[in-house]
Amino acid sequence: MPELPEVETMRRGLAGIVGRRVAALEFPRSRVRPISISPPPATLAGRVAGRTIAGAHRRGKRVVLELVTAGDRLWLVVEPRMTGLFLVGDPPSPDHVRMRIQLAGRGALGSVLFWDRRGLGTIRLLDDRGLEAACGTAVLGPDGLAVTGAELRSALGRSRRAVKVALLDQRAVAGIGNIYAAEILFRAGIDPRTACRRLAADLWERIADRTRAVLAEAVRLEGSSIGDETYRTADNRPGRAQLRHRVYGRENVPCRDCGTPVRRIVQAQRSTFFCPTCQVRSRAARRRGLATHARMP
DNA sequence: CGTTCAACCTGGGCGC
DNA sequence: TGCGCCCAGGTTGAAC
Repeated sequence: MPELPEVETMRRGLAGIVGRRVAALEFPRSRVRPISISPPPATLAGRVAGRTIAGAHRRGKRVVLELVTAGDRLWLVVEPRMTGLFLVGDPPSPDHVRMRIQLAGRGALGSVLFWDRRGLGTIRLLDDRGLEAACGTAVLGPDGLAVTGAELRSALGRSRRAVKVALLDQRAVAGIGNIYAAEILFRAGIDPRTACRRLAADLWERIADRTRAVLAEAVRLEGSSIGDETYRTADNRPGRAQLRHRVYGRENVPCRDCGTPVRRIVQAQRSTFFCPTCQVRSRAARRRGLATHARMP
């Protein structure tokens, strides 16, 4: 589920807890298998209780809570992976509540939950060095909301990988996932199977531009809620970015721009959706496609 | 360097 | 109803 726009929406949904003190961290047990928590729950809870939440940050697709106490700072790094999310109210199912942050004192919020149905998410408590190792520039590239064409070209321009697969590489650019990779390439008019090294140099600027635009729009619309609508905002509303999807999840549906049925293929064991007419590889056809999209972005 | 596959999990949807 | 299969927003490590 959560790609950059969904995680950014989670982060914003946690703005209200910044400045509050943690009374207790709880890791409820249930019938489902526990998620990965490091250090072990009891130890983690002991280290965090009493600290103040000094910030709610995002690094790529991770939520990072800054936890301070006199002379000391720790980072709670939460990776929602496929179905994790933060909630300020009741969870869809109590069995999948993975962590409860009990807040001290009086305020609008008494607690915040991390909920994760599939349980692929992870929670880590790290010091400054650990944060650098887990979220530093060796692991995560420039943020998708700010990435430039030069950065993309430098990271991927010589790669033989298909451009769609490469855009999912978090070291190249942080935050793009399967939904938005498809949407970005549709808006750029580029065939997802194109090898990076075959892309004309100036197309990286175009991809970067569409990356920033698609992700920013999705943040504005509070992320994509699709399928079983697992994803919700922290106050339990669905996102609206799915209403703008041009290709993702639309196999055989006529392309909104040209009417050609959207195709689904598999790349690196993941579905890729694209319009075989609007997104093209050949130089001449690409010119045509770009001209089309230049008129209707 | 790059690709492929399996694994980590739960649950919804579909065909029979 | 039930069973079996396929699918899902992510990431990692092993094998080739």
